[in-house]
Amino acid sequence: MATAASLFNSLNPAQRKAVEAKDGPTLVIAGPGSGKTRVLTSRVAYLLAVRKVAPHRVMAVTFTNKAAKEMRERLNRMAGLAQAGEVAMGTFHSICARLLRRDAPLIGVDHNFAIFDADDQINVVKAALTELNIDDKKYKPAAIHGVISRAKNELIWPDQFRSKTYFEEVAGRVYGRYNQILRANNALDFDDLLMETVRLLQENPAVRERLQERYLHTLVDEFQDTNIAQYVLVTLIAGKHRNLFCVGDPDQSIYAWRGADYRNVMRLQEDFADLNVIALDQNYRSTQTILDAAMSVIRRNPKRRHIKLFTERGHGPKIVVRELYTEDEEAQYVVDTIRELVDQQAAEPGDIAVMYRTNAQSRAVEDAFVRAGMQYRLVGATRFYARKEIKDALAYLRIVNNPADSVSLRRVINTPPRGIGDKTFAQLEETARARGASIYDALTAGQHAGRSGKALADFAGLWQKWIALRDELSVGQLFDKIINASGYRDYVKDGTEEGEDRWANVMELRNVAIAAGDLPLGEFLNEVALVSETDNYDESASAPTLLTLHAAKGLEFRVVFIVGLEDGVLPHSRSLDNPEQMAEERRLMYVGMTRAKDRLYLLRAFRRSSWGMSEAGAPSRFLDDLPDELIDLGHRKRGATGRRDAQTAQQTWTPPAPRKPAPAEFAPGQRVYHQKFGEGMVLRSTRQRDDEEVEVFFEKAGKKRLSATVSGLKRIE
DNA sequence: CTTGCTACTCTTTTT
DNA sequence: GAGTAGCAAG
Repeated sequence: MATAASLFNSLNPAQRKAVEAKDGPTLVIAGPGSGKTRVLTSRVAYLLAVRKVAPHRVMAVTFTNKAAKEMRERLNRMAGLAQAGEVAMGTFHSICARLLRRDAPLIGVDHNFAIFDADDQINVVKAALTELNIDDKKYKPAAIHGVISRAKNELIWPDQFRSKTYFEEVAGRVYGRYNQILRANNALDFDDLLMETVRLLQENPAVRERLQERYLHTLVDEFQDTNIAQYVLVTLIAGKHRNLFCVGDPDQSIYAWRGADYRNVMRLQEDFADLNVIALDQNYRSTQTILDAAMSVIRRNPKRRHIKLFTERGHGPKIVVRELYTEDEEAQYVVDTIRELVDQQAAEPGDIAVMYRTNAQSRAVEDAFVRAGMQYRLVGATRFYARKEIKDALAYLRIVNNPADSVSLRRVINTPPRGIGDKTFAQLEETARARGASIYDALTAGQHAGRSGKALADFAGLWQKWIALRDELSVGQLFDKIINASGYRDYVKDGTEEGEDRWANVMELRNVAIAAGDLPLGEFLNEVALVSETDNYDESASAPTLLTLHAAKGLEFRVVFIVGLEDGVLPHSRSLDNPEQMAEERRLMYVGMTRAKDRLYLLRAFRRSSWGMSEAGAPSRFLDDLPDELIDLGHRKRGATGRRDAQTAQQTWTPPAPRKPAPAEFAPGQRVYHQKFGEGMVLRSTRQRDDEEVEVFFEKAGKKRLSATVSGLKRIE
């Protein structure tokens, strides 16, 4: 068992300085692999063990539940810190949910409020659009929701919302209605958890003061990823004692798209003039080669403080940069290389990760693993709690916990089919509205006529019975009851193989429900709503991990493959014309590279198929930033790797079996028509195996590189 | 009301 | 290429 003392002894001087910082606001700027999490944990241990701060007076906010859990486990393992369990630890969202539960009526919801996830939120936007007679073709629910979410992250209420564009003006109207629908459902969305907590504290001095008094120390991990709402929240909580201890790295800020504002780091310096800033630049993870390469990429971002990361780990192998022909060959290269590394005992399968920009890229990699008969672990992608059967099962529990939740009701009232269709449901809603009653009251109190009458009455009976049992049964018992009585079990187990898979998922959820023990239903649902996918990541399993670059944050692996190093993939195409977003892509690349301890592979495919079409992409601009001496290009010469442009790369590519070349169909200057991009002019064309690679400038879509056969490009004579 | 078919959009990244 | 929304027939 570790002791607090031995923990402190293993720290370097800079880390120690941070851990033992005197009271007051402190910001630790910590580069990748510098023991950031360790510093945060040690700080908590230090406060409890040395400074004798009572554990319940410490709040530690982490980015994922997993990080919180890890910290708690570490503290619990330490001698003399048995009461570490009392430290308030969790994500912003989970901490807010806890605070709100207590004072829910003050913000206009019941104690058993529901938390609406991304799916539910989109459904609410759709409902609002329908009510306001707005065309959801023209105003995409997801885009509207994006505007609303951004506003909420910046603490802008519907009546304060100011629009700059017509689109925003529409979104602003939807925002108001959206919030009304949420409250009618006795529900909050993710963003509300933060925003309403801030409002609760700002408008209720008694609540605020109680909280401010209680938390003597507030610690925040991954500070660069906080948004405005979160920033205001922590400064409120730490407002009295001012012992705010933040740890972060602006270079690893990769969540601007969901409202994170790394300028919070600057804001902190303005708001706390006595801020104590400590920098940690020694790296304990990667080889110097990897660090130098990562720095060469991040260095090109403007407006950043220049730090030099160093390690005592030595240089290690060069970074392997390879170009493969397609994404399938790229994936095959990954699998082959992993096999070699494992054979040579250079790494265990569990030490290896494959990272990509978008979840869609995982498929090619997965296929290669399956073909090779190799085990792998996939993080994210088909998120467990996003599965239909899981959402259905949870929706049953949700309507029992919160009868006002009509979004969940709509999900399950006709699943399995009971003869209650859209029309009947709409009538039910209308009845409720006409009587000014809740949909639950309308369903259970009313006499139902017509064909669907019996079906409605039957469902009402079931629902009432479940609610009556809510406080008597444990979540697990209730779960079993509902799944059987509702007919959902037989609906899922439809005799097919997929049906069995779905049932297995439902049973997995059942295990979670049973593990909840006597936890009240409402709290169980909150917890489930706030778990993230990486929280369930099992580090002990021995197989390579497949994950997005975003999901990789905070993790480390001996060997890292980053695939899809092409302009348009990494950096992503939606970032190419925006310098701010491009800077974020660069940070994402930096995060990915610095996950590697020993070996780093940067791969790209010459052509890649995305939504049916195979297109050649230019090499990622990030590859150009790597110094020659740090990279291993294999047997090919530099310049022939496709780092410069696709054409030189194409010349060095030797097809496995040369086939007779098809005659060139397109010459520069040729007018062409494409089904999606419209009319354009050929800029250049190169033959490619038995296909033709054509670069075309389209009037509407700009410059594109296409395959003549796959794209169905037509000549206009 | 349900089922099954066709047509169409879509890809960042997630608490 | 895949998932879904929308429509037509039973």
